[in-house]
Amino acid sequence: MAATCEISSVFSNYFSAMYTSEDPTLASVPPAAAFGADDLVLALGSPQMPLEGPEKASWSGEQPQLWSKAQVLDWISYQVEKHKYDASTIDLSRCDMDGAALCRCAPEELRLVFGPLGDQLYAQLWDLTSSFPDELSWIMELLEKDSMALQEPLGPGPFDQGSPFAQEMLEDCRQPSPFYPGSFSAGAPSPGSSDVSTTGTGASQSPPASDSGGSDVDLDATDSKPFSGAGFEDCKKGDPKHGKRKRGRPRKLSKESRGCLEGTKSKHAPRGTHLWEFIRDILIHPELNEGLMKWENRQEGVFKFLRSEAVAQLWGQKKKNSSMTYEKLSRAMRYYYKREILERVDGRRLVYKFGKNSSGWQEEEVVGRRN
DNA sequence: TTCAACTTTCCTGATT
DNA sequence: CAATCAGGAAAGTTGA
Repeated sequence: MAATCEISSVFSNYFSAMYTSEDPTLASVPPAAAFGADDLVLALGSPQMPLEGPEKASWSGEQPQLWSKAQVLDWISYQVEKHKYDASTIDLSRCDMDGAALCRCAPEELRLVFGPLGDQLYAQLWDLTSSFPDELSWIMELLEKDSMALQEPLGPGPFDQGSPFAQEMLEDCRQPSPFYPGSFSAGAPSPGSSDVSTTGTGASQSPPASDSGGSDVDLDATDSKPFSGAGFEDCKKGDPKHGKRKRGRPRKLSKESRGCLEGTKSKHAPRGTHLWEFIRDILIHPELNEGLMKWENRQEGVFKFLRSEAVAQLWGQKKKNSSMTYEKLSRAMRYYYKREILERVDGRRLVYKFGKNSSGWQEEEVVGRRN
């Protein structure tokens, strides 16, 4: 049963990480344990720069959740070095944690331990975890093993706490569901690619099993705008309100400046995740988005943003774009009107409706795909 | 390298 | 007044 509880807590932590900011108490503070501060000092003394040189850092190429304490240290020291942060201000005793514990930390916790660097760490960590296509798969693997070994229903765990979706979620997990790791939104036929023909060919999108699916699985702590830290803000944009600027989208920051936003990850985030699919996936997985959006009329495909900025942040995370806002997201949404992927819902704020060129959101489709 | 599709960014103005 | 909506314009990203 211990394993069961552990897995339940893994889930719990995963979800608390998703919505951390909402309730910071959900995530546990990493153990302040008897840890040799010297270790960190040592590590800090010789930070590994994974992106440079032939030698890779111990942590690079491995999922953060699986990092050992040493790898966590390596990573922290790398970040400290990278951001020229004064390590002496860090509470070293609280750095004694493995990757799993690190991943469970809420932004505020990281801020508590690492000060302003906490936001950077959180962002980087998110980047790293989301760069692995199957970030839930490790949980699923555990689940699979667990259920095989125990052959008994999961007992009441943290996951049980008032989440009406827990059971459904677990059931889903046991099936080769298209919604879960590896093939998330790919489960849907991606009309954006084949059905949508109003503009152009509509070809070449959403290859099955591509990153596209990541959508919901990528959900993470956002509600409270996890990347709103001042330092991060500085990093992501300059000073936009300095007089008039030329119309249109300005050039992006140089690779160097972007370095502060990105950790190790492949450059080519495969195309495939379209905004509307992302939205749809959130909607059809209430267990993953509780409180972000809701159906106003499921039959008609009418939905509403409850926490517009949070959704925008999620989308931004998905696209590795921390400066995404609801305003920008909504602009993209409005472009869908022309293509009839979405339909206007006049007079209602934050309300949209799926159009005839969208699919995969109808209940029958969803149910069909789950079976 | 080029192109098309799609998204992002910024802007102005209107509406809620 | 702030948030949101609308939509033009132009540039960035990505896969083919």
